[in-house]
Amino acid sequence: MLSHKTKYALKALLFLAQQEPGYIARTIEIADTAAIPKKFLEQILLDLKRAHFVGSKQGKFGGYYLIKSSNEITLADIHRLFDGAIALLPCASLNFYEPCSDCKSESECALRHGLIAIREETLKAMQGITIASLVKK
Amino acid sequence: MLSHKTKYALKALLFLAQQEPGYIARTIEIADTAAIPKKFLEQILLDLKRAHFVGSKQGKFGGYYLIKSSNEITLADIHRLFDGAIALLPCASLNFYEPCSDCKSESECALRHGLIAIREETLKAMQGITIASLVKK
DNA sequence: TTAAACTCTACTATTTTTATAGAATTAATT
DNA sequence: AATTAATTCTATAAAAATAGTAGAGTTTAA
Repeated sequence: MLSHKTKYALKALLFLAQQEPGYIARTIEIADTAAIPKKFLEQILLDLKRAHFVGSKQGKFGGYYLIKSSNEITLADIHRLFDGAIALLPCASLNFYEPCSDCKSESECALRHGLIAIREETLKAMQGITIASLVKK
Repeated sequence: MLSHKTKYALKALLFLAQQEPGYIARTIEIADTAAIPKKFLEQILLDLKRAHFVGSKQGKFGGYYLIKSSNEITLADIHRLFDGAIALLPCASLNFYEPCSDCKSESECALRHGLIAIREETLKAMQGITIASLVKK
């Protein structure tokens, strides 16, 4: 399941993608429209900024705007940023790989191969969902 | 990501699937082999029993054994039992459906349709992974 | 009767998630 | 220069979920 953080991030990006090009949206505006606690959203937007999905303008009349094309931002990207690995176990992950601590002797984790197959399918599906594709619906 | 509980359940089922037909495995035996805390495993086996994946024999020389064929126990089944929904949000779930509290007015959750597509793909993949298929590796 | 196992409920500790608070900084306007 | 309105940053707190433990009770075989 997605955390609230990831869900909020997607909703915020969705909001930004629906604005006129050049429009700068204030946090409070996004928060109200998308029903996200404002202070929580501040952190999320900051994270999205540090990950170069959005840009910001400080000071009066400041706010946030997309800096990546909405069809280049995938569900997989946002999931990884806030919820981490797509894979079901660290030993099956591409970006968050860690060996299993409890699966040493049994000729590699018995689950690993199956979980890698799942990750491949899920990742493919999640890379197919973009902010742009969600706006179209 | 899978919880430890789900991972342990899969490892326990894997162990049971690898025993001779009719063999009754003690909890401590499974715990030691699969590196699972014994008291934690007790709860898990009890849950697996209540969900009719395994059977048990009480008393001395008692233990657990599979009552479902290992190719009829899928990753999706075990995930749902311990970690709940396969879908990324409750509003996109088949078995754990709940409407989004924060997506009332905006003509249904903007995320929903995309997340249903993900769930369909992931579920298909997870139903393809069975305890039997994991044993074969 | 004893030993060895599962059964059951309650509890605790830890970690993660979900926020909230408030001061600092930046920039536009008056 | 002062004011206003916004982002930025760090710390903290509250709540929920996860992971694990304890111990008494029940069942069965020998």
